[in-house]
Amino acid sequence: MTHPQKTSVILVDDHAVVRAGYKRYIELDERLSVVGEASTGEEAYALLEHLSADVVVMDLSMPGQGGFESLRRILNRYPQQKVLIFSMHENASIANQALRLGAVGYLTKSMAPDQIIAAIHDAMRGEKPVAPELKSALEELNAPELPHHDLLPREFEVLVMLASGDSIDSISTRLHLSPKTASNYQANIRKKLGVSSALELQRYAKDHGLVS
Amino acid sequence: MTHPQKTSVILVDDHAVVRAGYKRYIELDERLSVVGEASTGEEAYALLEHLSADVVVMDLSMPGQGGFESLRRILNRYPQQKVLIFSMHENASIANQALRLGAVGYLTKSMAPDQIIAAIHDAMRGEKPVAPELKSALEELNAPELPHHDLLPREFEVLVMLASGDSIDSISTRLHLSPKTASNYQANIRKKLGVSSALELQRYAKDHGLVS
DNA sequence: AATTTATTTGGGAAATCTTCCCAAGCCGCC
DNA sequence: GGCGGCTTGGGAAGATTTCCCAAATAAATT
Repeated sequence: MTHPQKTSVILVDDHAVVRAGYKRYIELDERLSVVGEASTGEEAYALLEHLSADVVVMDLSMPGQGGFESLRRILNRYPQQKVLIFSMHENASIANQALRLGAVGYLTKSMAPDQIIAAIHDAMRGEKPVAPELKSALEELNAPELPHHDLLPREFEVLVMLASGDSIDSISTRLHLSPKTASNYQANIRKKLGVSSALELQRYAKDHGLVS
Repeated sequence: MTHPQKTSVILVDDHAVVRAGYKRYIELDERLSVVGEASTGEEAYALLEHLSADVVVMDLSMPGQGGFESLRRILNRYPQQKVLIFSMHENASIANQALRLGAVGYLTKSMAPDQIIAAIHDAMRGEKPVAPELKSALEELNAPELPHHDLLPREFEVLVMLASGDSIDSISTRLHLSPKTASNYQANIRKKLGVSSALELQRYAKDHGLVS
């Protein structure tokens, strides 16, 4: 223990082969040490009860109801935990959701290995590392002048349901509205967003991270 | 060269970290040797001009217009090349497309490492290894009694356009049909497939690999 | 407290789209 | 020639969407 304190890392990824590759890279850095591995979000959650680590590096796309849910649960239980998402999706809206949920950073698998190492150190320093390819898209995504920012609250709610594939009827039922009203919302939403079909509306919602 | 001939492998994956992991696993097997690596489909294609290998193990999701196009081009130029797809998508319709294009097998990144090694040997033996999780879904996908198999040719054509987000009007224009006819096709398609909205129809098409 | 202002809710009426039924034209096949 | 399947679209009924508008409610401001 004459070394300065190492940064401890837990790796979460459902592909054993992939984990092995990461681990090797990470441990090439003397200041880092992988203290645990998990292959699902649930496993990672359980692991954290017995083992603490400075940083959890986690893939998002995993079996068993996904990385988002796991991220949510982990941060709910351990609000201080630094979680770095390390996903293959170079998709700003996915990154946006993860960061809103409280991830300290969002990296992509196409980043160079040494950038990833650097990002772990950045996170320890209190920064919020984000994959450079996504930076500008992320800013754009949070820009206040996007069309859907002037939807009324209720319109927004209906939008999300529409984009998830719900029909006007099921929406009106679930929201205790007349089909007429739901339909009116749809028309207003479409006009505000400038789309003209259900598919375009879904695309809009997906592109802007409103639905997965 | 007193050894029996080794099986040579080229690895194609856009993530350097991931490639490193695979390479290590593969070379744990004495009978295998990784003779080349590429990070994009284009690179792999170029590499094959200078270097031949028994098996190309390739990820599908790569930058620069994707794995499918690369697979197509490689097989067009080298029809005998054994290409094993090694994708993270446990999606039968993607696997189906790849196999139709001529890949000798479809593996997923969630398979155990030794299954992957085994699959490479299987491929050398002339078999067509497929990820076990996908086997049944693949059979289902090619079953002749799927709803969309009794669409008329024209209906099928319209289905694909609808599922890609085209409107009735743009379809009728592009196909030189009356909007009435296009609309009639839509009604027939929906009835035959048992869906009732544009989004359900798109989902059907995606699930069955009719559109990406 | 009184008055705006924004939001939620839905009706009426017209326009548009969808559905269902049906028929004519076309092509290939026995 | 006749039969069967495919393509094409009309007619009419029904459903949905759009557009306009208004009442009820909640929130914000003075």
